[in-house]
Amino acid sequence: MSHDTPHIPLPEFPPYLKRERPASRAERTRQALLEAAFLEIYLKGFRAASLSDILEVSGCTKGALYHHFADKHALGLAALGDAFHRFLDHNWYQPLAGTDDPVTELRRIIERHVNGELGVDPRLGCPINNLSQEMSPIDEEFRLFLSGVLAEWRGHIADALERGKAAGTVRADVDAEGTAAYIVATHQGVSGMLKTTRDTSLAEKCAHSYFDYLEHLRA
Amino acid sequence: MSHDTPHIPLPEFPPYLKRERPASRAERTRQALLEAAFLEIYLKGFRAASLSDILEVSGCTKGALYHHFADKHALGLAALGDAFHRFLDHNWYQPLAGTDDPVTELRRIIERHVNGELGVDPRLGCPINNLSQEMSPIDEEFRLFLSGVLAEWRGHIADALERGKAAGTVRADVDAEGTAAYIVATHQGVSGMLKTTRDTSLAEKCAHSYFDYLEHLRA
DNA sequence: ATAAACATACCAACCGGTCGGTTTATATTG
DNA sequence: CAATATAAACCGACCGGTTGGTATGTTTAT
Repeated sequence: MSHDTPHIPLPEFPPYLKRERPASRAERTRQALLEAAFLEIYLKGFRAASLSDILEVSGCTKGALYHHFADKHALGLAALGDAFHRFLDHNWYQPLAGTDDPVTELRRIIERHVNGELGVDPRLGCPINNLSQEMSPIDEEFRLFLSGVLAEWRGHIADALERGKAAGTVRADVDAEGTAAYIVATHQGVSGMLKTTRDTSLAEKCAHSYFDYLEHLRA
Repeated sequence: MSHDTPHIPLPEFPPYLKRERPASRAERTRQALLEAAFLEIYLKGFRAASLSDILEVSGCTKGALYHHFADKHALGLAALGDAFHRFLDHNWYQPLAGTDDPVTELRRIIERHVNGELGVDPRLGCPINNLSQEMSPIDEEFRLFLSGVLAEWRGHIADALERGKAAGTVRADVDAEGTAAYIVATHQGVSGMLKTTRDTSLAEKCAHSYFDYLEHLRA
């Protein structure tokens, strides 16, 4: 296997993805399974994610896994839904909800991504995008789930843009929904390109063009 | 298997990916393997691509495969490199090379994508993006290969932008390299989002914002 | 005659999932 | 409070199936 590159280790679990330790033992193993499953799926993708590896990392056994979840699918969807919502809420929804100047806030969010402040390894890319690309064409249940996540994401950005329009910080003729979609898509695209090139100077140039576009939205 | 969605059949092999029938029998089986391998990898991704399926589709056997290629890796890289270059050359490099007004030409190219004129099923997404997302984090050889493809792609766009600057159709202060990177990234992002949402109206709205940005580059 | 081109049987490793049995927690009852 | 009943929680050996890859033999072209 001279071809295989050793999987990039995730140096640290982002703090906003941490959960408070639950009381009951059952709930504790359930959380351990979810956490290990998310990491494994993030690192290898859903199909290549190995249940045995998840069990090893979580310290659980097959019996425990199949007691809590119907199958690999159910485990994956539970783990991802949880992590995605946590991540988006902390890094996008909350910052956007607290401002009437979405352009400035979006710049800050992007900057935090580019600077690697979110605890996400750029070499691994955005987990939402990863799963989207892998699973959408081959599994309708996953596709609908991910489509919902993207819709929610766009919705929060569109809301912020509408508030910006009302507050006079965003041009009145901006189509909030379409712009939100474009913003999410571009974000995914840039982080995807960065994942392959690993060229940080390219990321900065991309961010520059990105900011150009965002500034163009200002009233 | 209630979860599994049947793979989307590729209705027709895009004409510019077709190759003239080679004379020698050995070369014919080689081409058959490359073609089947590309389709299989495009449909399922590299890791999930099954050699037995490739053999079935191509009408070859294991012996023929491992006579022509060292292993699955070599087959995949050969098949992809071939198809990618063919696709990009026909749909991007040639159109861009023939104009000094790259903004207009880029709009046309994007429009052709959105309208599905390129024989690429939007539900399957851009194969370059697919492979990028899947393989970059876990296989250095693939990553370098894909990074090279992306660099070439960006290079052709950057060249066209420079020519536009010289011809006075593009603003002189445009950073050709960074803008090219942004254009490719956004293109990948939009096609990726479309792949999951399957919302054509969303694609049109995205394209509108995309065109907004492109127009912004004009002198 | 000689080597390239192919065919096929076979292999170990791994996969997701199942199943009968054991442990642990909780509710019930004397 | 202790003993017991009952179900939830967990364990791990095992299964059929698939994977990429190999070794050996046969066909085909030169």
